[in-house]
Amino acid sequence: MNLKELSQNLGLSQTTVSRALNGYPEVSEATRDRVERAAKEFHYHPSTRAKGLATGRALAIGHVIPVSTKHEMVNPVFGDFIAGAGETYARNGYEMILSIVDDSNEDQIYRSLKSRRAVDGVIVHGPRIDDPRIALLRGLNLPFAVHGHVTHCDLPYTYLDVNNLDAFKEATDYLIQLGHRRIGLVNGLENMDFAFQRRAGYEKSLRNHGMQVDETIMQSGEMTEVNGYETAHRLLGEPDAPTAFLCSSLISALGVRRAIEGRGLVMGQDVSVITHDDMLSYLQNGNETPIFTATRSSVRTAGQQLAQVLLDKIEQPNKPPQKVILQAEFVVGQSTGPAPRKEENGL
Amino acid sequence: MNLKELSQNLGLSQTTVSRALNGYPEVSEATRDRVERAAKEFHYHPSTRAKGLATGRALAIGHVIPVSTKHEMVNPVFGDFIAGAGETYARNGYEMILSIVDDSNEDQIYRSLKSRRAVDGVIVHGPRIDDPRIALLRGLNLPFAVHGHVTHCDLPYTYLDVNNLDAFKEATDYLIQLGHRRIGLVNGLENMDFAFQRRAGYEKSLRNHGMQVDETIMQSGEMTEVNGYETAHRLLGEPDAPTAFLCSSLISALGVRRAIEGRGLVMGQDVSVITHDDMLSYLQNGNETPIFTATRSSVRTAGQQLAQVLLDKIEQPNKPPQKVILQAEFVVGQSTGPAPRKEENGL
DNA sequence: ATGACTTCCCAAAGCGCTTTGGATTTGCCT
DNA sequence: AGGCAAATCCAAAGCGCTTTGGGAAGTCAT
Repeated sequence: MNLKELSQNLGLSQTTVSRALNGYPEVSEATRDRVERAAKEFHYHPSTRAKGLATGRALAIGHVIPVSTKHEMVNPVFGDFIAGAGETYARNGYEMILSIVDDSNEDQIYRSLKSRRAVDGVIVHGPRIDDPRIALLRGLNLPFAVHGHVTHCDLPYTYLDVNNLDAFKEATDYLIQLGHRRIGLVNGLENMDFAFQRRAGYEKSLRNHGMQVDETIMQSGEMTEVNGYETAHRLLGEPDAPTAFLCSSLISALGVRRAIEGRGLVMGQDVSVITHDDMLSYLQNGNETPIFTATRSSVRTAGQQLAQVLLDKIEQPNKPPQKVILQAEFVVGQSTGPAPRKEENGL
Repeated sequence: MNLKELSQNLGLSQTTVSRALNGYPEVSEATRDRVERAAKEFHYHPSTRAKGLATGRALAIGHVIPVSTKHEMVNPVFGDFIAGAGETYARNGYEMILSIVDDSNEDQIYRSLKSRRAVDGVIVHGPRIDDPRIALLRGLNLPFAVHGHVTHCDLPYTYLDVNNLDAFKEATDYLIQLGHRRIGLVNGLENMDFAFQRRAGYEKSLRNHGMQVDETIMQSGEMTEVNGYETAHRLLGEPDAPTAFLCSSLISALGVRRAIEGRGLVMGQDVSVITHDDMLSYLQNGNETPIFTATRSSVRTAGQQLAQVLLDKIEQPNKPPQKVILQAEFVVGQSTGPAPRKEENGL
């Protein structure tokens, strides 16, 4: 069923039917009613492609997901983010187009999306500290919004980010208040902006308290369980072992916990752990009472919000870029406690 | 830059340019060369929408992701699957369109995708044992392929599935051979087809060995860490506690391990664990030597393959439905060992 | 040279929609 | 009754591409 058939069926012109369905005022309520009824009856939906051609708008947003060729990693955060964004799109009649692309030819994808007029805008995932995509997209004149932000970039652009620096500074402050002096950092890859910022927050807190930054108890890598385990296991075996860990991901925190328990220690007593928690639906941090003390911020909500910000931007291209910064919530769980006095630590 | 401009630029007709770019033989190699060079130079890409309108093909595949309203869960498997499928689409010039939809009005989405001609086909995610979508999609005459399959459905349709029954039967056999007689099952929601099949495999093995199926040591629920923990913790506290667990997900297996260790027991000695492992990129089961003994099958590879199967189906709609069944690999890790003799078990 | 093929290219129609610029009808006032 | 604005509706153009149905050169045997 297409417009032509529908209008013939109704004995009206295509113009009138189109106007009736799109809420234009030049059509009487009676006919509008009649048209809408018929459209529903025949399950009529206008062809996306024809509509797009005619209006010049794609009614679609592109998400370009870089899958690093080296690590073959899909960011676990991605599913929940997409779910959030998808809700916003559905509410606004937009479609979501996903492009999986290895990071080697990212800009090709953006260029192509633009010149094929496949999308009205894009969401940029996983920004790195010196990400070239900001400049690229501004150059292409393709509306975009970034999930996260780019430290080494002074250009104005629309983004939504968690205040990662504050979050990790606060977490470190908390551990220091508990008496911890050796705090290990199990971070993500520090060319990723979020990880860079978290490290900065961690270091800032240390310095504020007049403490040394010790590279030997800081690790930066993929945020896997195994990686969390290995890092913590190794550090806990060393002479001046950390009494606390700060993790960038609940998944690596699970590994850290395993290492702690593997050494016969008790998390929350012998060794404290704080993790960032993206509140992924399938990886909840306990139920009522959190297992891990955490800095938390829902990535799903972030998806909802950022999608909305981008749609606004597309509606009103001339407004200045919107910048949303979310403050992570700090929740105390069972994984933290006062630093053990030296002789108590069995190592 | 559009076709018209490009062709004017070259002093050729749109027809010729179009043909040159689409590899038709009616154009001399010399002009084809000239055209291709110019297209590259001007970053010309044909408009997706116009092309779609003209050809009647969308060059896009829809993925409809149900996010249950009740649980607000996004299947963790989803990211890796999409990454796999995306690779196939990219290679074949297809786009991926994602629709997030709460399961209450799923069929609306499929109808709409069809009548808007937004996609050439769809991938069905998360099939349930009596999933009505097979019948719906066949009725709509929209090509589709299912990730998983639908037990209670005799209609022919295209799908790719892991042989979940065999996998869990084999895993149970293995535990029984090790002397385990009380084997707990920590399963997914059993209205989901994969969980239903795994339970069936588990029960089949028990029955083959003349053992009783005991509902009290079987659990079906969301596959979260917390859920794994609580189930295992509870069961391990009961009189005739299981000496082994079978888990449907690495995530719940992590919870099971926590429960085991929380009771002062050693996984692989006091209590054995086997889990299914989807080989998610961010949740690897150890490195060289697996941590968990597991039935494993890469969901990413599944994505690649199923996407290809669907594209084939679209190319040749009249071929009979293709059915791909993958056999899970059984890998022995450190989480299994001989059943402890009664008096050794500290409970 | 003539005709018959090729080879290479083109004009125009059509895909399904929106939108411009009227045309027609109706209602109301004088 | 005449006139005018408001209320309805419509024909046709246009969005950027593909594809049909030729047409104009070029090639070759006769």
